[in-house]
Amino acid sequence: MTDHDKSLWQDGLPITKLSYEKIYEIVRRIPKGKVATYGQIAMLAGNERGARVVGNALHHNPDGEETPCYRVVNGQGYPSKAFVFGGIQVQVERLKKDGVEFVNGHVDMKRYLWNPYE
DNA sequence: CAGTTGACGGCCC
DNA sequence: GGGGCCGCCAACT
Repeated sequence: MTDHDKSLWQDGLPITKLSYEKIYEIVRRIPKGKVATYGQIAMLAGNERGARVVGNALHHNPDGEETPCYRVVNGQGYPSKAFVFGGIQVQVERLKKDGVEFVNGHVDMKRYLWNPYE
C-alpha cells in the first residue's frame, strides 16, 4: 500500500489499484473450513467494485496449492463454473474436505463465510 | 493508445 | 428463486 494508492477516491469510495499479486495475498489468508466471495476479496484488497478483477486473477492463478482459490465462491455461495483445476466438481470436493457443507448445490453462507476481522 | 475480455455483483422483472 | 442487463476494472491484444 503506497501513499499514492491511499489518495485515490471515486464516488465517495476509497479505491486501490488492484493487482493479481495483492489478490493472491488475500486469498492465501482464507482459513480452512471457510469460504470468501469475490466481492469480499476485492473489498479487502481495497476496491469493493473489483470483484471481476478477482475472478480474472484466480483464473490465472499459477499455483492451486499455495493459493487456495477453491475457497472463493460467488456472492450466493455457488462455486465457479470455470474452476481451472479440474472443474467445479473438484472445487466442491475440496471444500467438503475442508469441512464446508453444501445445501442444494451451494455453500451455507451463514455458517461458512469467512469473517476476516475476527 | 483504443478496444476486448471475463472464476462478478447489483438491480429489475 | 431465476434469468437478463449493465456497470465495474486490471490485463491483454
